[in-house]
Amino acid sequence: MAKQGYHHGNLRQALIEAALRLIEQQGPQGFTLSDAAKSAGVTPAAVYRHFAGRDDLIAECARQGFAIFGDLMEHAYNDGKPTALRAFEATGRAYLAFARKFPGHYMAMFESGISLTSDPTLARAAERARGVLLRAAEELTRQLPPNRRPPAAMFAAHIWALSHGVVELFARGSPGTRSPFSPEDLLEAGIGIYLRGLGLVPADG
Amino acid sequence: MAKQGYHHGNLRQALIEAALRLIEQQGPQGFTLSDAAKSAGVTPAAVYRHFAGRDDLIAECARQGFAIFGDLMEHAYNDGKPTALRAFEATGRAYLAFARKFPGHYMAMFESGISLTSDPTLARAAERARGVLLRAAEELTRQLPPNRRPPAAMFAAHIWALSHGVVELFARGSPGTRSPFSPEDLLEAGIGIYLRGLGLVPADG
DNA sequence: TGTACATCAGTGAACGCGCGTTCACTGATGTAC
DNA sequence: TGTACATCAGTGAACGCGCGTTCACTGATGTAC
Repeated sequence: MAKQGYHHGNLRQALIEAALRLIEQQGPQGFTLSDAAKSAGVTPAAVYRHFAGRDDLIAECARQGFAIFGDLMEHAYNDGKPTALRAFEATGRAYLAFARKFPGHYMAMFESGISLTSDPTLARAAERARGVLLRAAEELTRQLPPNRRPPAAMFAAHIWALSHGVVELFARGSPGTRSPFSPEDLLEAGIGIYLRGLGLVPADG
Repeated sequence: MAKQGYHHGNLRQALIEAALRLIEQQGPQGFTLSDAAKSAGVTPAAVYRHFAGRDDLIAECARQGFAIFGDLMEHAYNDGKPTALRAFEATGRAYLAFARKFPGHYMAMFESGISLTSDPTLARAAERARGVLLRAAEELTRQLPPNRRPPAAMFAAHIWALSHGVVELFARGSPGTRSPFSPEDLLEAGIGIYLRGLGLVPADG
């Protein structure tokens, strides 16, 4: 943003933001380093002052995405307050809100094909985000009697998968169909039914 | 397969199969027309005898995928026999089985970014596959009293999203984590909990 | 405050590459007589 | 059965393009004296 200071001021972040905009518009594979440079008003070669190359630029987008994602999830979870249930539901909503608000980040994280294992900082950022959901699931399953308590990891995986599926199929213009329901309603209802199935929510209409 | 007959015999289908293999290995964006041609033992220019271009080749992969997908789903649904519930569960399993067995098709269908609306035959093929799941959902919700009967379209969307999420996050080597559960177990358990939440399955352990 | 120098962010030209696509062609296959 | 011809699937060379990346450079900024 700040166009002062050195030649450009903050080219590094400007490139990241340009990349995110392009990824959002054209998909992670459609975006090119040259486009990102041009969009930041700079020569392609200038990118190499700040990133090792194209892949590194995408990885940084994903890294920042996971950081924001983790923050949002943690904030929504709010240490399990006011109740474990409410906190959990808020966390689910935060997932979709993130995907909606930061589509470029989301695509860089989940659709760019970058390998989490090859970059430790990226792996750690992803791990933290996953940890929040897992903790929320653990806390919530404590309310169930042990004999009908699902593994928290499975619980969390279900919610993650449902959320991701809703994002991919119904929160984008792309491959699945338009549905008569908003992604938010769809996810909220889906999680509600699922929680009822676990016995975590009363079975009234 | 049949290398007899004309020069090649059945180059069209050979190209499709080469494309599917490449898409499976490198993703829908990573595959190139030239690779597909080479893999089929043919010059890139030969592709244009059978397809309008790269996009048309991908679209045909998706079209065949939707056809197989629809067949599999329909076969699994089996007109709702032996019971609406069993048929529905079989349909859910068929979704994952398809994604497992035909990863190239699956990626061409859901990850290639092709537009369903631009190609009527493609749209029709996709519509049919979706119709099977919707019918299964409708049939099953009839067992519920009207006042606690969710819209079948929403029901179907939930199952589709959960299935798709499981495929994308846990049935591939890629972005999410490895989970201690197999995708099959994950999906089966998830659908089970969901159905219990709807009151379609008894609440015993 | 002013001058000389060091730093280093960004330039501009160039590279090798592989892509999708075109075009005139060739030669194996199928057909008519 | 044999010959002449028509068809058309696949060839091979070429194209224009845009990509990611490199390199020697330049000139604005920061610093020492």
